[in-house]
Amino acid sequence: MLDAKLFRADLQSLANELARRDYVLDIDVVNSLEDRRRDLQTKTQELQNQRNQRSKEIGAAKARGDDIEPLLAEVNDMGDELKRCEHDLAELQGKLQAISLSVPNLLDASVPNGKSEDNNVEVRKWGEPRQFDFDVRDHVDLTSDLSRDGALDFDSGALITGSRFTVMRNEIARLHRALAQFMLNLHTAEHGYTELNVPFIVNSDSLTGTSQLPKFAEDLFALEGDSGYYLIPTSEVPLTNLVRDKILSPDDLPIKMTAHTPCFRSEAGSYGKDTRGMIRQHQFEKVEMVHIVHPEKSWDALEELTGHAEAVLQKLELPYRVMTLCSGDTGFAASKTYDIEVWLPGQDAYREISSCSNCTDFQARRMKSRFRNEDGKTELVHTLNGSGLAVGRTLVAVLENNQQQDGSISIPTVLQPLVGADTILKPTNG
RNA sequence: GGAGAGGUGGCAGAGUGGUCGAAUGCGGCGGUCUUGAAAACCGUUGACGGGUUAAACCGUCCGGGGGUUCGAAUCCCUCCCUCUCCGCCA
Repeated sequence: MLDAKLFRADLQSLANELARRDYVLDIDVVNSLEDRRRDLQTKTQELQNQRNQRSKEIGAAKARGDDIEPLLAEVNDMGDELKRCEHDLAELQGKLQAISLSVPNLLDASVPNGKSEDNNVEVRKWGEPRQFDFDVRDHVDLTSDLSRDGALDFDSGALITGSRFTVMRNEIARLHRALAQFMLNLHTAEHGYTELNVPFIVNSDSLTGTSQLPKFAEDLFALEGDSGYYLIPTSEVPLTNLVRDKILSPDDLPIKMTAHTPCFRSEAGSYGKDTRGMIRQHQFEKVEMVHIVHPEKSWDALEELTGHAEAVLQKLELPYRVMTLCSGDTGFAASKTYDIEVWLPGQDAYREISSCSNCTDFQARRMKSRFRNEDGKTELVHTLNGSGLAVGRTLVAVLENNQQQDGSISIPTVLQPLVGADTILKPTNG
């Protein structure tokens, strides 16, 4: 949510700014609603003031023991108009609120203009894609042989649930678990994060706070019944909302949290996309990093956060590149986003494995997350989030990058203690 | 699932229809004292919106929503949450 003052001042430049995202702000509608709101609010407050005055007079008269009947008669018919004004005002404010909840965050000046991911800009590259002297297989071909020791079992996922669900067995399941462990250990031991274990089900206030609602409800899995609960699409939601409706002390900042959770996404509108393998699933696991910071520190924090995600890939010896998302590809709440794309030999391409965003005060304003600043005034914090990393996609990357000619997978050194082996998926016979 | 008790400012905790946005304590901030600090004492200290150069000033907010009333923290309805006891249970 943007500062309401922006909707009252220079609407045209706000509209121009939002146009970078192809978001069309209807200036006339906002203007007319704002005008009516201002008039009605003034009038309502005047009437409220009158009512308060009269009520106090009656109270005082009664305390003195005077006859209050004449005063009561005088004040009798005031209520209707006030009620009407209050009702109309609430309705107007509801409309303005709905608009402001649907407006995306302002982009940082450093974000390049562009329509789609094709216009994202490479910031840096790390590692060299490995040259293979045999035919490269993708993670599906590498793991779908059920006769072998470990497997990615897509058929069973479809059997027990449906499409875009996967069952992992044996060594693959263990490698997956090892990856999540490794990431958590790294972030807590070396990057200064507090580890949290949070609910995987959240209420709509939390989803509104981080801005998945009201606009992106169709991306979520909602629970049946009248609880109003949803499965989390990312642990960004529970982690960030820990500071909802809070006034923090400056000493509390920065807050750096990490958690390993499943993520549930309906993937509405992605029917033909990434249907092969476990790149795009309805359920996947992710180690998330969230920063709650002083507003002046958030841009430094974005670099730091991105570096923490990169550190995971470097220790796993996986080649990647860092991209600045262009204006058209940057998410709703973000002012600026770095995507980290890992090299996938099976796709002969870099694919997103982490997304690190500075949401500035956008989520904080929705959540009313503030701190008491140097002057003793309340001020909105800035929030950041990033994947550190998507575990399933990291699994894919390890499998594809570390494959051997015989179909086995060599395990990165840092994972070997957790996996308990230096090679998995060894052929059982010749 | 059943019974009961509660939800009030950063925290604790009074307040049961009329200057109550709310006593008091803690914490925070400023000061006195002190070489400095602590203690003690004095003062100050809610959030949000409108308004102003700044103030004054006005409005809203006592878990959420609705109602009664000239007037609601206080009464009524409803939902949510917390605690205690019982039952069930990983």
